[in-house]
Amino acid sequence: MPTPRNKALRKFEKSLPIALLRTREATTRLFKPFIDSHDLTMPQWRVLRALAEAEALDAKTLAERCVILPPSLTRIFRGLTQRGLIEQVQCTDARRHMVRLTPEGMALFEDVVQESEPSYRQLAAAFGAERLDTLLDLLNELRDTVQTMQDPAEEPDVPLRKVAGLR
Amino acid sequence: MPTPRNKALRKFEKSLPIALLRTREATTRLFKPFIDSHDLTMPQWRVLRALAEAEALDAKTLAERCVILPPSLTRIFRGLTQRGLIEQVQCTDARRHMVRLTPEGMALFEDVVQESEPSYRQLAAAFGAERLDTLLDLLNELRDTVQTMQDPAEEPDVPLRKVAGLR
DNA sequence: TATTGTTATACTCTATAACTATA
DNA sequence: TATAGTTATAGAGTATAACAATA
Repeated sequence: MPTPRNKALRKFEKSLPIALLRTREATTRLFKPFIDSHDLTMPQWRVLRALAEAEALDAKTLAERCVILPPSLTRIFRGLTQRGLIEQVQCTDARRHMVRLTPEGMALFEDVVQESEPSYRQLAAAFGAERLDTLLDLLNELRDTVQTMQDPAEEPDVPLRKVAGLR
Repeated sequence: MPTPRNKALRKFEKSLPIALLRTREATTRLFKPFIDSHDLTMPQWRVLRALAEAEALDAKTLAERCVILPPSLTRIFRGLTQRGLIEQVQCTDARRHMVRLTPEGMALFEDVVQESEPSYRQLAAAFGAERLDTLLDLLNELRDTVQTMQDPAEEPDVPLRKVAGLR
C-alpha cells in the first residue's frame, strides 16, 4: 500500500497532461473569483494580461501566447472592444489585426492584479516562493522542449525574424 | 494609479495558470494524436486512465480526479458504455454510479500507452527524466497546497469526508 | 502563391439550477 | 436533511474548412 505523496507518485499522477490540468484547475479556482467579479472570462483575461506587457500585439501572437484559436480570438476582440478595454492599432501590414489596451483596459488589469495579490502572496508563502519560481521555470522550459521537438527549425516563442512592419 | 511594482514576479511568463495552460497545450499536442486515432476525446481518455489503476471508481471520485463536471461525466459514461469500454458495477450505496473498465477498455488503454511510449521517452530524454519527475512532484504538491489553502480541514485527494461548499 | 484573419458550422465542454433517488 | 447523480439549458471554447484581403 504505497501511500502516494512524497514517495512514489501513482501512475495517474505521472501523466503530464493530467497533472498540468489538475494543477491548473486548482490554481485557477484560486484566482478565478477576481476575474469573475469583473465579468471577464479566463480567455479574455489572458488577452488583457498579454497586452498589459506589450505596446500592441497582433492576433497571431496573441493566439499563440494565450492558447486561443483564431475564431475564438475574433469573438474575444469583439467583446473587449465593445467594452472599451482594447482598441485596434494600425499596422504597416494591413492584414494584421493589432490591438492594444485602452486606459480603461489597463486600469481594469491593474484592479484585478491588486485584488488578487493577497492570494498570490498567500500561495507563495505556503508553497515556497523559490519552489514556485522553480516550477515556473520548469514549465516554460518543458514547453520549449516540446516545441523544439515538434518543430526543430523554429526558435520557440521568439517570432522576431522577418516580421514585416516591425521597427 | 498603475504602479508596476511587482515587476518580474507578475510577468506574463510567470503567471501560474497561464504557464500551466501553455505547457499543457504543448504536451497535449504531443500525445493527442494517439488519443484521436482511437476516437477518444481527452476527457474520455482521462476517465479510462483513472480507471486503469483502480478496480472501480464512482462518479464523484472520477469527476474530481479527471477535472470533469458531473453533467459531462454522465455523457462520457454513456459514450464509453455504448462502446463497451466501461461497465457499471453494483455498489452497496445505490446512489453511487460505480464503473470499471471492461477487458476491451483495458486493451484499448494498453494500446494507447504502448503507442505513445516512444514519444514519452523522447520527451524524457530531451528534457531530462529527473527534471520531469521534479516537475511532476512540484505540480502535485502545488495542487495539494492550493487545496489545503482553500479547505484546511480536508486531506487533499482523499474525498471521503463530507465536502460542503465545494464549487 | 502564401499569410492573416474572419465567417460558418458542428461539436464539446463549462457551469448552474432543478430534479430524482437514495441514505 | 444531506448526498449522488441525472436532466435541462445556456453559454463559451474547440476545431476545421472555406473565404476574403493583403503581401
